[in-house]
Amino acid sequence: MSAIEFRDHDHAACMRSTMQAAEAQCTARGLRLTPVRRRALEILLAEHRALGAYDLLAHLSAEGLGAQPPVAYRALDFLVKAGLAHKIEALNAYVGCVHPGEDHAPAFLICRSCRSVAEAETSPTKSRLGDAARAAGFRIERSVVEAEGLCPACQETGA
Amino acid sequence: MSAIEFRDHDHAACMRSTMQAAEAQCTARGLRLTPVRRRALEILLAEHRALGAYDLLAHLSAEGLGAQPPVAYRALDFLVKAGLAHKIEALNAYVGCVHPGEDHAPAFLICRSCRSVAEAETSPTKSRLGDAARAAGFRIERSVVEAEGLCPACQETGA
DNA sequence: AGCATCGTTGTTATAACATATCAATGCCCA
DNA sequence: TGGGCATTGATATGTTATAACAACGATGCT
Repeated sequence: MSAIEFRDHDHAACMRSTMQAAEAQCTARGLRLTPVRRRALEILLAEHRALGAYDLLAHLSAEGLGAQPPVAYRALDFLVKAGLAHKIEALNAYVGCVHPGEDHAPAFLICRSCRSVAEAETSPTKSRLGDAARAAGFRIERSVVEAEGLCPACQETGA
Repeated sequence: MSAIEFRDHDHAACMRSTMQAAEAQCTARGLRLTPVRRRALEILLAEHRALGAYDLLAHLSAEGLGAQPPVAYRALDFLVKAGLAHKIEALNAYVGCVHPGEDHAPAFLICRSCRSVAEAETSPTKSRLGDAARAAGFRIERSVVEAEGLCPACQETGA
């Protein structure tokens, strides 16, 4: 791991509070944060960067939590549907959500060198794309906004 | 195929002019639009929707233009690098560019039902994401902006 | 308690997407 | 005319993702 949300922060506290928020979400909505799912989320959050499904699977199986691809994909599906994690389409990889609960149209800044990911907000309807959609009569259901580049740390090290 | 750039238009003329623009681009920049590459672009443009690499390969091999995955991927790499086609990350699929040459930060409206794709323009630096990037000291190199939903035609047919 | 239901997990197999590698060909130009 | 380089052909493999079905387990009902 390297850049963390692109700057240092109290990562342990960050994880704790995010996990608490995630649990609150699940309780409130009647979702079951089972051991595999909980651990998957912890692993994603511990990294603060995009992890492939098979990377996640490696972590899980090292802990005896399942050894086959569906284990990882099912956990990821659950987390993504619950808004506790996001898929980074440009990398075919997954990242834990640092502010679960809030209704989300996330946008991402993705470092191509260390794969760290920072999350921002968008409002697809207010962008030029939203204008184009309205003009065309297109109904937007989901938006993917991802910017790839170099995070501050990787710019310095000349990655 | 169904919705075409989300409305009817003279598709044959559209393809002809786009192919001419593509050729002009290649000539001007010293790129070689070989038979496989040219045909790949024609196939993408003929559809006006996202086509998987293996879908493209099926078309190509039906015409005796190569039977192995690298044939399709190499043609697609060339077209994407030359700005003559784009990859739709959310679908792992490819679409012909309808206005090659212009310097591109494309954004897409993608119908999840018929996979038709309309192309718009963005300016990543002027969006809220651009603001977030500047604030974080992040250097954007490439942006992916894709909106999934239903095109007008598929809304009507209740897809 | 008995038992039906439904979501979750375990497991096997396979589908879909993508690339590494190396040999052969053909184009351009010195 | 032959050296260099981009392109193509072909084999193999790597990576990402899902289908399908059996087994387990919590919940709720009577």
